[in-house]
Amino acid sequence: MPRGGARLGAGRPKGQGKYREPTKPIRIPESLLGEVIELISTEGYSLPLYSCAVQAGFPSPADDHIEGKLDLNKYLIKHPTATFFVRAAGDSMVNAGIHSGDILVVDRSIEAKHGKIVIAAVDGQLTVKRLHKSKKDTYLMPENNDFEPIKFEEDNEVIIWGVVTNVLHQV
Amino acid sequence: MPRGGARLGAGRPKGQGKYREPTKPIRIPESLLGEVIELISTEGYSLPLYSCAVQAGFPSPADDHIEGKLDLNKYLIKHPTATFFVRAAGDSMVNAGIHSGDILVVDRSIEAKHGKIVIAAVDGQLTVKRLHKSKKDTYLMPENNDFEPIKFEEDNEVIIWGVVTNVLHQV
DNA sequence: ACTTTTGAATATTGTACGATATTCTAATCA
DNA sequence: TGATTAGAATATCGTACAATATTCAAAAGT
Repeated sequence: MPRGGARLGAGRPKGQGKYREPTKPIRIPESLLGEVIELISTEGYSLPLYSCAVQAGFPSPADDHIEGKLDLNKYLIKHPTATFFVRAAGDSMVNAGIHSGDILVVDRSIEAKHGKIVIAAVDGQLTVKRLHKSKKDTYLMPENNDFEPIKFEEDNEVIIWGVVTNVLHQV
Repeated sequence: MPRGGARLGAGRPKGQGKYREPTKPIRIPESLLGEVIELISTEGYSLPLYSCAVQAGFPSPADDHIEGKLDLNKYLIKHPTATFFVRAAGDSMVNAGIHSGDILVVDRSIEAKHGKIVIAAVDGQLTVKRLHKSKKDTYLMPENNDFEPIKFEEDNEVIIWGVVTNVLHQV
């Protein structure tokens, strides 16, 4: 014996699925499957960015300071194929805000101009220094008085790997 | 007139596709489509991490310092749903390595214990300070002699938003 | 009149499948 | 004999579709 019948408004409502929104099937390389699944299960890594700036009116702690959403990878990595990280060691650059153990974001595609902080391999040893170019010479300058500048010479092999764009410091 | 015929080794070889590896179709929420497409087109954000540590033997600049692969989001964000960012303003924490304009990674799920650097809303104004708890009182301590500690009082409304885990500094 | 039952209606989801792309070799041609 | 070509073989890719999940309200029951 039939129950129900034709009627309006029946059926499963929209937005009741796992993600509360429509989905589209796309193909993912197997090596990235894990990363992608993690990304969608955390609903993306775009997290809110707040500002310390003074607000007019009567601020509520929840909403008034919001500056937008931020994805760390996009913010820190402008050239994914030319970027790598270096873990800093030593205190030669503390005055530039680089402490031992910090992770440095390094971009190979940025030109190593005078004044930039660079990662260089000096005789096979990695080091972080500020590049100082004068008309005559080029130096790798530490930013800590306890350390000595390194001069580019013929006999020491200096290779500049890239320019430091950001420092990630653990508090 | 037929040409070709049964034979071994015919057909398109494996690994000739867009991603040089097998793929699987999975469903992606539409709001994350862009992020996912960007992720797979850049082959992921896991970039190499090198170390400054001294190597034995004769190091080659390319390989010897490698420490592994690093995904910034995974490295910096332990609790995606409890994490947000704050752009620091002012110099009250320079001695803790926090400069004006730095992005702070803040985790709400970490307990704000004595000694931790926290984000607090003091009378509706966001501020970064080190939490100092004694038996009697609780203070928000700046890490710069030019600033004064803030005492937790009845009359000023202090809400601790979360604990700072990392500082992202632009050089 | 209220509760319960049942099938209709529709969104969602994983994956099977057709269409396409690519490469290889035997047959044909010069 | 070497170059060319047509078809065979197989991987790849987007998406259509079957199966599932979920909700709604008319009909039946109490």
